[in-house]
This record gives sequence, C-alpha cells and structure tokens, in this order.
Amino acid sequence: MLDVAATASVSVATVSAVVNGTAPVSPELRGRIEDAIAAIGYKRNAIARSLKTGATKTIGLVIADITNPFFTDVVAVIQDVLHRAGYAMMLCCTDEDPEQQEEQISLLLDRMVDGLIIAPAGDDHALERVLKRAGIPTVLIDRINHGIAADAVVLDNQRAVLDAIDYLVGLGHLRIGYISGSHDTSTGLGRLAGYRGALENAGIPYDDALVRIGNFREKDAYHAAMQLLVMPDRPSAIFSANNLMVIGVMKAIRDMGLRCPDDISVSSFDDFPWADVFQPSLTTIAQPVQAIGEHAAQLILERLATRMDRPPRQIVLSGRLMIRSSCRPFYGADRSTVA
Amino acid sequence: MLDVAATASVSVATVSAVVNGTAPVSPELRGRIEDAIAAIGYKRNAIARSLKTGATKTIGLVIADITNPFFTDVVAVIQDVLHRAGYAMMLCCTDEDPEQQEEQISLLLDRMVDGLIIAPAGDDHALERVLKRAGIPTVLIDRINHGIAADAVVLDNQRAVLDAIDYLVGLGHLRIGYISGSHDTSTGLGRLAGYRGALENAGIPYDDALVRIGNFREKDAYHAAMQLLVMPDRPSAIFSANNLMVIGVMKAIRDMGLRCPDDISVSSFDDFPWADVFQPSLTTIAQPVQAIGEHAAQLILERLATRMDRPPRQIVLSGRLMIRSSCRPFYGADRSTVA
DNA sequence: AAAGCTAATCTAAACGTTTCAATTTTGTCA
DNA sequence: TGACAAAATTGAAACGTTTAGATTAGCTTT
Repeated sequence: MLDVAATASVSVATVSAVVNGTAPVSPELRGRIEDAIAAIGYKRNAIARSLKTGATKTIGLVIADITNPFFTDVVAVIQDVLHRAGYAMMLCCTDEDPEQQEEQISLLLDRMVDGLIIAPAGDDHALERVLKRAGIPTVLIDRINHGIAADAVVLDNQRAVLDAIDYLVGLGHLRIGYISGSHDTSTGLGRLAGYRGALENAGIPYDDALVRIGNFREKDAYHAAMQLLVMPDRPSAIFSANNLMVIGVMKAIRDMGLRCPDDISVSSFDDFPWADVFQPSLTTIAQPVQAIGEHAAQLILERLATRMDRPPRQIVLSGRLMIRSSCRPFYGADRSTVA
Repeated sequence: MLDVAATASVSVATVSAVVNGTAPVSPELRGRIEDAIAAIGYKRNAIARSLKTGATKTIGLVIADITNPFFTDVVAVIQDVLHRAGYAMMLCCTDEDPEQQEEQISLLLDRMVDGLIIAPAGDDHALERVLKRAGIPTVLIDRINHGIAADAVVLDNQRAVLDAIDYLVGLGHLRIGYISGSHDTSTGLGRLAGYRGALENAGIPYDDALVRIGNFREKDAYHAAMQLLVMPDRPSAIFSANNLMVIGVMKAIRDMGLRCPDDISVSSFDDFPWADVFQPSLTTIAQPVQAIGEHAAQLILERLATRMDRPPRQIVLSGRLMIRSSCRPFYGADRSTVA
C-alpha cells in the first residue's frame, strides 16, 4: 500500500480511502491510485486489516463429523450464504469428543474468528465457560447445550421421533428396539424422549432392554443392534436415532441372516438422497437441512451486523416422516418368526 | 502482552521469549511471567503474530462439493493430520465452477493461508495464473490441471475404469453405456480413456451414442441416463464416472420401470459405506481416501516445513474394484429383454 | 581488580493496515 | 479581495506481536 501511495504520489490514507471507499476522494487522485494499484498488482493484506479493525471476516464452524451427510448438507448451505456475505469459513470436527471440541474451539479463537457456529458435543460446563470467555457471537445448531444462552436452530426431535414410533405402533409393532445417540446431547435425549412418549401414548410399557446406546456411530450401533437381535424375543422393529447408526443396524441384520423388512422393520432419523432407489427403501425422518443452514447463517450474520444484544433466539424446526418400504405391518410373534 | 509484561515487570520481549520458548529466560522471570499470564488470562493474538511472521498456520482447501462423500472422506483425514500439525483449515466449495473457484481462492489468498490444497474445477489457464501469482505451496488432489507444476495426489483413473469395464465385458456386455464427468477435468478425461481402452482391448467398436456427459452431478446424470435408456437398443450395462451420478442413473432406471441388475447392470466410480447392505449392491471402484488425504496433507506440510523447491512430486494411487451384485452376466439381446 | 566472556534482558523498529485529527485546497459570499 | 466554510488530503498514532541489536549482569581469567 505504501508502494501504491508512492507510485501515485499520494498518502497511504488516501489509498486506504479509495480501496475501502470510506472517504470522498477527487476523481483525479482516484484515477491515479487505481492505475497504480493495477500496475503494481496490489492486494490488500487482510491480516493487517484484521489486526487494526479487530474483525477477520471469518467464522468458525464446529461439527461432530464431516463424514456425516446431515452435517455436510447443513455446512454446504451455511458456507454458501456466508460466502455471499463476504465471510470465509473455518471448519473443525470434534468427533463427538468434548476434549477435542475444546481444542478446536481454541484453535478458532486463536485465529480470531468473528463468530462461531457449533453443534456441541457433550454437555459439561466447559463449553459454556469457553464461550463466555470468548465473548463472540455464537449460534448452536442441531443440539443445544444446557446452560448456554445463545442463538440456536434445532429440530423438534421429540415430536419427530414420536411420529415415527407412532407409525410403527400403528403398524402393529409392540416391541420396538431403539438405538440411541449419546445421552449427553440434547438430540440424543430429545429423540429418546420421543420414543418413550410414543410408547406411553400407546400404553406400551417401556422396556429398558430394548434401548441400546449407539453414540451416533455406525460401529457402536452395529454392536447395539446385535444385542437386540440375539434376544430370545427380539424386537419386530428397530428405530435408529441417526443416519450413521442405521447403516450399522442394517449390517447387523444382514450378519444375523435376517432380512428387512421381511424379518424386521427398520426406521431412522435423517434422510438419504438415495433412500428411494435402493432396497430396503428406508422410512426416515428428513431434517430440513436447507432451512437449518440458512437460519444458522442468518442468525450469526445478524448478530455480527448489529452488535446489539437482543435476547438469544431459538428456532425450532420440524422433521418430516418419509414413509417408504422398510417397515411392514406386524401381526404377532407367530407370523413374524415364520416370515 | 504488554499487560502481562507490566504485571510481571519485565519487557514484552521477555514475555514473548517465554510464550514462544525462543530464548532462554531465568527460572525466576519465567515464573513471574507465567503467573502473570495465568492471572490475566492472556492469550496470544494470532493475527498480530501472523502479521509479523507472515505465516497464518492455516491452509486453504478447495473442493468441488462438500456434499460429495468422496471429498468429505478425504477432507476428514486431511483435517485430522493438519490439525495434529497445528494447522487450521479453511474450506471452500467451487460447485465445479471455475469462476467460483477463482473467487474462493482469492478469498483464501486474502486471508493469507500458508498453503492450498485444491481439487481443481475446469482446465483453463486462469488457475495456473492465479497460483503462480499467489506463490504459496499448493497440492492438487483428485484432479490435475494442465500446465500447473505442483505436487499432486491422484488416482490412476484410466486403469481403474479399464478394470471395471473389463469386468463388464467379461460378463458378456457389449453395449455399455458410459455417464461421463466433465471433460475439462483430468478425472473426467482419464476415466473416459479407461472406458475406451477397455473397449479397444476387447475389440468392441466405440459408439459415441453410448457416452453421455453427466458433469459429475446427479441431476445431469439422470437426464444422461434417460437418453441412454430410451434408445431402441439400449445398453445392457451402464457405468457412471462418479458416486453422485450413479444415484441419478438409478433414479432414471427406476423411473423407466426397469430393475437393476435384472434389466440392466450398473457400476460406478467411488464406493459407498452402505453399498453392501442395500440392494442392488453396487459394484464400484473404491478410492483409497485415507491414503489420498494423508499424502496430500503430508505433501503440503513438507513444502511448508522446508521451503526448498524440489521438483513437484506426483503421487499416483490405485483404485480397487469392489465386485458386488449390481452387474449380471449378459447372454444376448433375446434373454435380456425378457428378464 | 580490570578485562573479557557469556547469558539474560531490554529497547525499539518493524509487519500493513485504519482512522482521528490536523492541514491544505477549493469554493462561496459579502 | 478577503474571510470563512466545506471538501479533500495528509501525518502519524495505533493494532499486538516478533526480533535484531544493544545493554546489563554475572562469571571467569589473568
């Protein structure tokens, strides 16, 4: 910039003025400066700028697992609207581990991101503490964390699962296995609550033996499903609390020599783009990923634009049950064992 | 840092020395400084540091589509090893559009990333120019761009597709449809070359009508596949040049009221984690995503560490044909139309 | 005890911007 | 023409680090 100023024989202040359009400058100087910029090939140094202005025009995104299509769908739309607003995005994955999460957030904070969008892992008070100290706009997505007063966009998980289980009950299923997510996430808990609620509504007693924790991971879910499948009176249907886990469930079913939906019905949270071209065609709960991403990005941009602190806003969206062919009516134990 | 220096009554230089461990400092001062740091809750400002040192400890990652499982798998491992080395990652998507690509790279360059990992879109000379001017370590992944002399890690696409088509030919298929990726990417071209090579080896004449461009996108591939399926003498097998497109192909097959593999065989580039639990169980070419990610990260880290400019290194890995059940032997037109 | 070393510490100048306050230029009006 | 206001331009001080090079302190050596 000094070079530009020199070649155009003006002061750096004037160059800055034309580069940023922050002050009026005569057409003549503007011309000289623009020529100089073109001649030198000058590009403003965003680091120096950030140091002075205190804003990096970058926001940090912390999710559990970039390999999970749900997250990537959401990330894609967030990235899109953020980029349109001139913001870059730094992406970190926690692998569902609160320790890694703290480390990653620290990495982002070091680099002075202007804001944070987080799908929190775990529910201890560490995150709360870290965020309070960071003091930058934060929006929680997918999950909310106890005690953190921040903008958030989440799903009505309980309602969504309740509908899905309701559907299974309506099909005649009484023993419904449930592969649960981590119980220290709001999603894990909310979805489980939906399961319990649906059973209660239907007057079916809750059986602890039917719910197994899969930690939102395929591998854990595989073992969890196995435990369900070897039971003498195995469930006639299994619901999986997310997309990764349902793959594990399907593998367990295959490895036990069973077939879906003939021998056992399966349903899960999160939809797949390929769900209706492969068999069994899974009945799932589709999340409005587009809306989630847009709202999240919008919320943070809003906070960033107006530093006013209106009370945190929490946006709750609804899932949609996509009924396909992975669930069959169930008429009782005798027929089911024959299949 | 001045605050810390003040409370410990030492100079900022000494504080810097203990924070970075760059110079010996007596145990006494070190103690005082560490106490002061703890008391104040001081955290070093990475922006200021970057301004001075010229390094941001951040590398930019530019891919076509974060929604594509192949890319996310690779990104996940890159992120992992980069993070282990103290680097953060800024992620951008080009949506296969060279213009967006230029914009995104500019965004990253503005923020002074130390290095770039790119899966290039298009093959004009714009990218070459931009990278030359940027003058930072760059490694190309998945695709290489004509004229760019940079480290790269790619697949032997030609060989991989050749094997897959070979397999189809071995099954008796003579009319094999091919849904191609963009012809201005090295992957699109390389894979197509594999197709042609296999036909040539088998003495099957190349028929232009059987190859349709799907641009690596599901939607485009759907229409491309449709064109193939409405042909009076439609192909008995279709190969799709990537994962996104094969979904489009399957949808087209379904919408035409056909079944795979009964009416038509299907195979594609890129594997799916769920491929062997859903029907049809796709025969695919699995890419070594772990190795791709590790090599890419390693290459850039190496360049970053030793500024020496050894000639660009190009790592070529091999795909693996995963034979499943989406391809059937083909005995001739008469049997195939009956199915 | 003075000189000469070494090790520890400090001073101050960068890095490339932004921005406030001060200065110069231009224009208007009496 | 001079006075004054408005507009355009500039000087210089930040922002929070790092890092030469200067300085000081603490030893040894003769």
